[in-house]
Amino acid sequence: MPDIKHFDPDTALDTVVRLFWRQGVAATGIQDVVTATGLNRSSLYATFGGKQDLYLAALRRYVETHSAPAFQSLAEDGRGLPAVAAFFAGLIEVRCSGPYARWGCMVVNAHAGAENGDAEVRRVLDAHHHRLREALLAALRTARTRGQLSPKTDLDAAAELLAVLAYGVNLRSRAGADPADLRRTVSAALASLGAEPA
Amino acid sequence: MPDIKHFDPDTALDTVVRLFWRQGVAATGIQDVVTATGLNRSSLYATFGGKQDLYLAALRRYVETHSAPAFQSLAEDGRGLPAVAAFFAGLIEVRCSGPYARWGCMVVNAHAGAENGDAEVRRVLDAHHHRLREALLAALRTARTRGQLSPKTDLDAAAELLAVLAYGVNLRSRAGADPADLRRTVSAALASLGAEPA
DNA sequence: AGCATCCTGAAACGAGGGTTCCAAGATACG
DNA sequence: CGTATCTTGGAACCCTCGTTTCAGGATGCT
Repeated sequence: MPDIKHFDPDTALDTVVRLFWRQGVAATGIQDVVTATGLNRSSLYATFGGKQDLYLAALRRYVETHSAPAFQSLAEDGRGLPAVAAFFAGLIEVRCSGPYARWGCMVVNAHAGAENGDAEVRRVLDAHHHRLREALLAALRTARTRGQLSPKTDLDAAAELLAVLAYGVNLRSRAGADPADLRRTVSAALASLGAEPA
Repeated sequence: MPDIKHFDPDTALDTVVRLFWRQGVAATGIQDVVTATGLNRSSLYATFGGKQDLYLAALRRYVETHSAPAFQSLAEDGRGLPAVAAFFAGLIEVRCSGPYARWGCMVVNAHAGAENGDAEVRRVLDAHHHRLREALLAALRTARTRGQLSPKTDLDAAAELLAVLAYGVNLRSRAGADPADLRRTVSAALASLGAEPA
């Protein structure tokens, strides 16, 4: 029977994710991938296909390993508005400090590049947006049952608002925005949703 | 005395703006610029320098010809919240229909690419953010004096919130977001700022 | 052990990247 | 009209890009 792979594709893909996430697709050459992963071109192409396929695989893996867990925590957190606040607090922390500081969100970055012309990439973007919206909506529904929201708040519109706000936070963080500013911004948004009449 | 340029640098730069705006820097080759402008390489390099200089010049021109006028209208509009609403309405219109539909905002796009590593690009990004924030702040101040805002609203935080929201709108528009959704989102944000106690 | 099967390494490919160079053309002055 | 000065056209530069190819090595079955 055949020989077997001498490496772990998922581990290699994680390395590729970090490359594309930080530098973008266009600025990352196959040579960079080869150097970073330690694989050679043959194994790369045999396992993942060409560059575009590799990017798509990396983007999907990013969503599953980075976005999805945060969305799930948000949706399953039973606290309502505090859950949303915690979600954004964690987001800002990851974006502004630690190993991924100033990398932004790979999905958000994909919106701006030429890679969004690809139909499959576009689908990943839309799916990501939908999942984020749903997680926020779940938290807002909890908030409503707990009486944390102004009665006039439209839940769907508020969820979309917070989702779009998250995109903006991700984007600005990549340009070096002050995390304190971002926190203040999110606080203002949450306060306006929960604002009870004086 | 010398020969004189056989073309108008500003006109050419406008063409370059459209290229970089739509496709991004990385996906646009010098050959594309040559073809689109009708100039040849010699004139290009003699007038603008290399590709990075050209991109920087295009980015600055984008800010002056596309962003700044909108910011100024917003800041000088005396209506308060309706001025902010009109700003976002115009933004969504330009982003989702007409000749620039689905191009997003060139400055927002620059946040996500590798081009933001350049210090001069970063400065343009920060300046753009500052000007947007100031224009929104001016409109919000007017809104306050007109009694259109909830008394608890922090003007600075609200301006930053709306600025970040605008980034998100620009970003999502590039991925094909439904303009009706975007309008609803903006309405929710403005409503939450102006929400008077029931 | 032999063999079919797959994986690995490294070189090579053609295409296109950004940039430079120089001869030829166009201009405005003396 | 001649000349100095700049612009223009187009070819050429070298380098890196993504991709392919193929000989050699490793594996697991009979």
